[in-house]
Amino acid sequence: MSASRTARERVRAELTREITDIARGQLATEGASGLSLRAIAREMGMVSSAIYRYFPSRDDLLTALIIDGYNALGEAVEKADAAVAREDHTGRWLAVCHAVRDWALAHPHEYALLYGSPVPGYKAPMDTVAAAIRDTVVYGRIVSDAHEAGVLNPRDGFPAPPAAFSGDAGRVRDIIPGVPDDVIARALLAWTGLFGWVSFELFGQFNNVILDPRAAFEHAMRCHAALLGLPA
Amino acid sequence: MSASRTARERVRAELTREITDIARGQLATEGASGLSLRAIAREMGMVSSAIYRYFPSRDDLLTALIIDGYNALGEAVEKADAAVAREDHTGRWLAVCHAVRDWALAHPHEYALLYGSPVPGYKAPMDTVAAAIRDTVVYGRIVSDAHEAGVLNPRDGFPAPPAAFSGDAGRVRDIIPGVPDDVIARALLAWTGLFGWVSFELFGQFNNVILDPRAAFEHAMRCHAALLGLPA
DNA sequence: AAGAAAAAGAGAGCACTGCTCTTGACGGGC
DNA sequence: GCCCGTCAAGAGCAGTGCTCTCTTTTTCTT
Repeated sequence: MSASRTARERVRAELTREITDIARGQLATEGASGLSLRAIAREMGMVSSAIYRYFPSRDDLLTALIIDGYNALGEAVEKADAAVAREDHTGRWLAVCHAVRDWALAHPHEYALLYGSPVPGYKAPMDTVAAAIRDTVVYGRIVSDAHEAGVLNPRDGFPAPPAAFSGDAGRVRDIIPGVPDDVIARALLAWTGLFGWVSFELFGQFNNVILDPRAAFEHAMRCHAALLGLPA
Repeated sequence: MSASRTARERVRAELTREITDIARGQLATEGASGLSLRAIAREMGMVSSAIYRYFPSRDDLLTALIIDGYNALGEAVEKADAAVAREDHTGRWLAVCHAVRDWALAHPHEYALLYGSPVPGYKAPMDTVAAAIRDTVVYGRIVSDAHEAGVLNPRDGFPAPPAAFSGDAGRVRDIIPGVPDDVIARALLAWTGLFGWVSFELFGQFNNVILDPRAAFEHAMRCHAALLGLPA
């Protein structure tokens, strides 16, 4: 029974995959708003309504693309982190930074889908969150490792986090375990700083100003590492 | 002659304004992709083709909205800065931070238009840049003032900017005049950190994690101030 | 004041879009 | 061998940006 059933299921999986592949291609050339189910169907030699057998709506296709995107970025970050010696926390941080930036530059529209403006009317379903934090989990492990190894400079001269922050810090600690509140706060700073920089570069805020973005980025991330307390 | 000329021109200006107002309303409720010239025309009791007498294309309307947005944000930032004593550089920085965040929270779709994903196929014309840097100019003045007043902590422990950065630093110095390269670098860090944070908060990256965003933001911006070298 | 010129509105139409509904064909489980 | 679920196809709805032509209104010039 399963042999014949899988025959059907296999072609279904195949077509589903082909749809997302073509959609990703459209995303790369036209952007999220240029995603057209009819155009996908045309390219597949299918009639437009047939697509709805595989994705009930445009938003569901979008969800699939978003999850794929988070996973692709997460995997890139995981690989970059794994390629550096585990005790070289600063090197791991920098590797992660470059992995994020390189992936974003290689897939600008996908990055925009993940970290840019939310698509209006689109509500991200819960399925996305697991994929969404893959990169953050890697980052959290680096910070935790560094703290555990005792190499995190206490960085005095910075204000102590207010009492109102402790609740939020606790929730962040699920991802960056075992570190005190002030490290949580600085870790958030570096993480938002990384994506803020990449977004500025990718979304054109640096146009005609930063002409050697890689060098500026590298230095900026080294500064963030220092702020975090990582050794130079 | 000008009296009669202005009669026509006045109604034209009036209608142009009405179009952008309705468009801004659409932007707030539907987002950028929900902008519909036909819906605007309908709301004005006009025929859709008539809109094209005022804006040759959807992109031109978008440009107008973008410029308006930059100006609105710039004005909010200017006001916030002006409300603080000129020598209180840290206070001015925090006021600017909150002005950006408050404006973004009040006009999320407009913020997304300015600092989120670029609209695919849309090429920002040169007219936008003057408006786009209004907020940055205010920020640059704060940093310059603080440096000139000699209150900027040198913040050693941070890596020195590489030689490759000097060219870019020079271009940034047009906006933050009179400060050395390392201050330029840290100023960029704080600025991108501010917008990175606001974008994370607004675009949902903090969902279910940061529940008291204002407190966390305030502390984060104080840390950025410290990184920059501003006195506590 | 009269006529030429410029500007604006109206409406039809083109080529698209997402999405729904119905119809007809195919193929595996009873 | 029937029967029902799965699927493709096609027509159709309501909407989009934009272009074209035609008519009306306003402004400028003589």
